[in-house]
Amino acid sequence: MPHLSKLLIQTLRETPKEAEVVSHQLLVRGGYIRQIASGIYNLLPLMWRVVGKVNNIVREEMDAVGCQELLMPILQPADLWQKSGRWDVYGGELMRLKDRHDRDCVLAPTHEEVITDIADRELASYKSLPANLYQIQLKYRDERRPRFGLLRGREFMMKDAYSFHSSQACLDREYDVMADVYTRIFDRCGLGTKMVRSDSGAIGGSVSHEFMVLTNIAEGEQESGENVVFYCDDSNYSANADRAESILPPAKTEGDAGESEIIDTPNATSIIGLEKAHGFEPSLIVKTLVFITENNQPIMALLRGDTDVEPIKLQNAAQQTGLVANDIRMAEADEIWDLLKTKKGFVGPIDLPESFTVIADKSVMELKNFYVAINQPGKHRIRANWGTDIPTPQHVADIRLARAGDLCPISEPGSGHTLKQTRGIEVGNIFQLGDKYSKDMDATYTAEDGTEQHFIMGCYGIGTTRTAAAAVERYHDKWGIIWPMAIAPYHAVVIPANPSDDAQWALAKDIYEQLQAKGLEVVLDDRDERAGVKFKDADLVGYPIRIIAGKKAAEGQLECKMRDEAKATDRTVADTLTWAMDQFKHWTPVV
RNA sequence: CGGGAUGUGGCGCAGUUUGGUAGCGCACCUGCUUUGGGAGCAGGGGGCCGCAGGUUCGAAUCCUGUCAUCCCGACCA
Repeated sequence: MPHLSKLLIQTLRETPKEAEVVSHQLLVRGGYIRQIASGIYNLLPLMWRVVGKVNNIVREEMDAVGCQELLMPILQPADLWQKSGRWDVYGGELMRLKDRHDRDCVLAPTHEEVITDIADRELASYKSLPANLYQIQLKYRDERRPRFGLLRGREFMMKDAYSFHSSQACLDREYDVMADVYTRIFDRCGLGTKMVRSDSGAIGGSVSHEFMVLTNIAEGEQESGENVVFYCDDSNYSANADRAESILPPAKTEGDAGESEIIDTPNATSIIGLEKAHGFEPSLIVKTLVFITENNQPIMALLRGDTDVEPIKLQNAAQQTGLVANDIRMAEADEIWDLLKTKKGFVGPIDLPESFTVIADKSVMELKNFYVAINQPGKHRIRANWGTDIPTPQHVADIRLARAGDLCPISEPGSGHTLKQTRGIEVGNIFQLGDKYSKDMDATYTAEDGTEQHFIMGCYGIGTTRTAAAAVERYHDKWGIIWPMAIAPYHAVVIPANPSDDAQWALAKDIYEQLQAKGLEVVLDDRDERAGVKFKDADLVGYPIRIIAGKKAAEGQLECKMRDEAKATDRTVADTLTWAMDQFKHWTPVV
């Protein structure tokens, strides 16, 4: 029945002003989605077809390796979350509500609590292990700032899988299986992904990887990949910026190593300022930043002047020292004054109140005869050294943001392999959770020796709505979307160019019905519109195959073109049939 | 949560400075003409101007409050 005149596809000529990124703009313009509130969208029939295709690919691949699909409730009682402890630690992103009896509930952002509860009840024996259970359904996160359309909504669709094991070795095997499955899933969706090491964040656990769709940014478009990825082509190293390590070139040393002294540096409150006004070499400056934890504990971070702090790394390092630091922020100028009686720009790691935790990046510890501020406005110490002029920091960690051009951390020293930087959209991730949740919630099975053991767990997520949006982000041109065949809402569109031409009509209907009989998902643009309107809509909506019954219709010739091709080719009906089916079966992404 | 901006038919906007009861383009409906890259003409339907107070003879316009949306930052399985 797919006659376009009957389908709910309302394209817009102009972009609603709130749509900022390409995928959001094109999905709204193409009649795929409509916003109903901040971060909440209607998925119109076209979009639901696309998401359904992503979901089906996910389902097929998961089932193929023995995972079992189930469905858990979105609405959950708070007590499960209190039991795991996440009721208190999850923070504002957890969508909380009360029912009519005033009982606390949550709309689930993820399902570790419920699945662990299921495992505890249903997986009683080691004989049931390993098991991998998954579902595909909506998730809720009360993002502080939803944006980028479907890329970061408050409601989104996700495939979440959880595996249960009796040993770490068994989890390791499953983890590798899932990594393969994920690569296959995204390949089938037409999306090349990069698997990168990542920080495991609030979900806990140790080992984790993210799957990134790398985005190429066209001229004048907003950057949409939210994650920065560092990678090395030679060693195959790749990691999210919140995790990436690198080897810095050594600091530039300066000739005369005279006595350390304090000099006047008025108005020089930045690294650049110090370099310009006083000739300080940035890599020899100790950059000092003050952060505050949620419990108002001050942290002082020390970095080389030519590098930047990576907040996630700093947060992890702070937790290592025993601080409660789930939510750190930079200190305001007045807080710095209260703590150190100095101005921003002259903060230094000396004469600190007891409350301070000092964490130095590894690279700063190697500095000799460095420049450093000393909590005296308008002054810096030069040719300073640890231990003699400045107290040696309490804690040393990697808290530095890697830079493109830094040396690869796993390549042979001296190989000269450097890191490159790109942006990516995180469409999936895999975690080794270990026994974090099974211990917190006391979920156990009976082992071979009759003892009660906590499950070893893994979890594996794919944002399926985000994956669909990432595909648009990755494959589009100025006219519209260029869907990968596997997730296109329809494979082909047939357009009679002139609706009042009987020969065109007849030919269009003929090829439309034959393609449909072959199993292709086709729409017939039977609308009483001019040719230009139908062409524009076809480009915008992004059907991979376009077939036009036009001027040569009377001779039985159709114009055939793939969405990403510039020119059409004339074919007979029979040739069009084989051509279209061939394109359908052997489609490969343009990359 | 801090900073900035914007709310006027489905979408994009004008009107607000200087108060007089709402307009344009697209979309939608009808008719005619047109028919290869978002057609033309004619006619038509649709808006408590985000909401609530206030000032005023009179408020889209001025004042106060409030809500919503977006951007930057912070933050983020």
